Amino acid sequence: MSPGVAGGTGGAELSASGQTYLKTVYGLGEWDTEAVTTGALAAKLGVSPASATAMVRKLVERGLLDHPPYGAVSLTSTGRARALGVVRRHRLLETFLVRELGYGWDQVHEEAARLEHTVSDLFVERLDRLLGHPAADPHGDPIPDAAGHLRLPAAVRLDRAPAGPAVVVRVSDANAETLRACSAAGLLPGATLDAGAHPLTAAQSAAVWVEPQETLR
Amino acid sequence: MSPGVAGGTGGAELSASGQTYLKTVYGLGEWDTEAVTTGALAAKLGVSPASATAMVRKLVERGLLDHPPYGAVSLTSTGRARALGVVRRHRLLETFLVRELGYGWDQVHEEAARLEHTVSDLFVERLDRLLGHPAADPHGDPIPDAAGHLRLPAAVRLDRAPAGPAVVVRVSDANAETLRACSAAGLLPGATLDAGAHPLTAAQSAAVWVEPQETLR
DNA sequence: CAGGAGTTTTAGGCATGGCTAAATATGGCA
DNA sequence: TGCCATATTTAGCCATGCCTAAAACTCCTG
Ligand SMILES: [Mn+2]
Ligand SMILES: [Mn+2]
Ligand SMILES: [Mn+2]
Ligand SMILES: [Mn+2]
Repeated sequence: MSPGVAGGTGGAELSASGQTYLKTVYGLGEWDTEAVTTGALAAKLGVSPASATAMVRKLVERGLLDHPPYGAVSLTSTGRARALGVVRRHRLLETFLVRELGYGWDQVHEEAARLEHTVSDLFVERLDRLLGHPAADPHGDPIPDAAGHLRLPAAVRLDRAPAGPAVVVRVSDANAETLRACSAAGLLPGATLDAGAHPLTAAQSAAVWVEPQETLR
Repeated sequence: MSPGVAGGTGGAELSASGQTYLKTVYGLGEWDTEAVTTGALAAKLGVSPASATAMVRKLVERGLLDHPPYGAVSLTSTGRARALGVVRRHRLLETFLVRELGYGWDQVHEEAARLEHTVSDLFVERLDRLLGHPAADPHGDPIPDAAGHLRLPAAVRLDRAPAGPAVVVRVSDANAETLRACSAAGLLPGATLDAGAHPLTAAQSAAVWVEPQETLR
């Protein structure tokens, strides 16, 4: 019996685990800029450092990652394309779950993380059409188009933002508790923060990305 | 990293393969009544007889199947409940793919067979609501309710049906080619066959189940 | 009612993707 | 500049779910 993984676009079959590693390498560098090490991957994925090293080696052999020994992991251009395909699936699925199935934005991440490896290309393109080609997911993360293009808003983390008015651009969906705190505080993408005041903890405010607004003069 | 399988209702986790075996044991006995042997399972699933024997043994140990040595495989009551849960997921997913995503009825089976192991209980119940609690999938197969109840229409295979008018009740979705031949011939569930005439091959007509109509006198 | 064809189970492997424990490399600090 | 804490890789295992080949069983046929 074949494993329950849909092929995705281009290249040879890639396991669900392989897809998750690529997506995670991309995700760790999307908003923040810190070196992606095998240790960081292991921590994010909840596997041992040894397991991350082993999988990274396989993905290097397949030409999807670069990895100087003891150095930082990075995507090759084909690896980046594959990663963006997984990201596209993930974010379209999250959008579907919220808009069509009535999920809360704090309920979608895990479901999408499973489905992203299972739906076919046809499914994804039909979903995209049904949803009207959305530009961002419920958390404000941009959805790559079918060709893998996306533009990332210039934004700063709320805990490092200058005082003054700002617009919420994105909230990380990594922690459901944080998402609930944000919606309770009205901090949804598009919301305006008047003076930078909010009731979030320091850790929670590190999950919120805002675009500071020039003050009118 | 955990395997991409959603738990489903009740009992300990069951792998996607395990779920497929249970579903297949159920399916082989749903419309036809032939003994389900490890060999029949192997043939249906495209695995070796040895593999089927091994998996059946595991499912017997978990209390989901009965299997006298060299005898027929059958579902225990808890095995049947688990199987019906998988069948419910499969058929609701097929209905969704046709009704909401515009798939053809010959395109849905494989996609649903992957997704049925990945969607959560919440997803399934939301889908059921979205679709208005459908009673049958696009092929006429009944959809068990959340409690695992379903009623099977009394029907006979078209190649064994008496001459005379009949209503198409169900077409097996096992073969996409057959489904295309049936829709080309207008043999969709609910269609009326006037005198039993149709352009199907013998093998194809064995996939169609009809309810003979009493003639008016 | 014995033989044998066909079916089923057992035995022994393999690939994948995890794990722990041990070895090795790095890089900051004394 | 050398040492050591920390990070990373290597080595050796394990579980799952497949495989092929061989052994064992069933049951039809002559
Ligand atoms: Mn997400
Ligand atoms: Mn998201
Ligand atoms: Mn089907
Ligand atoms: Mn069906």
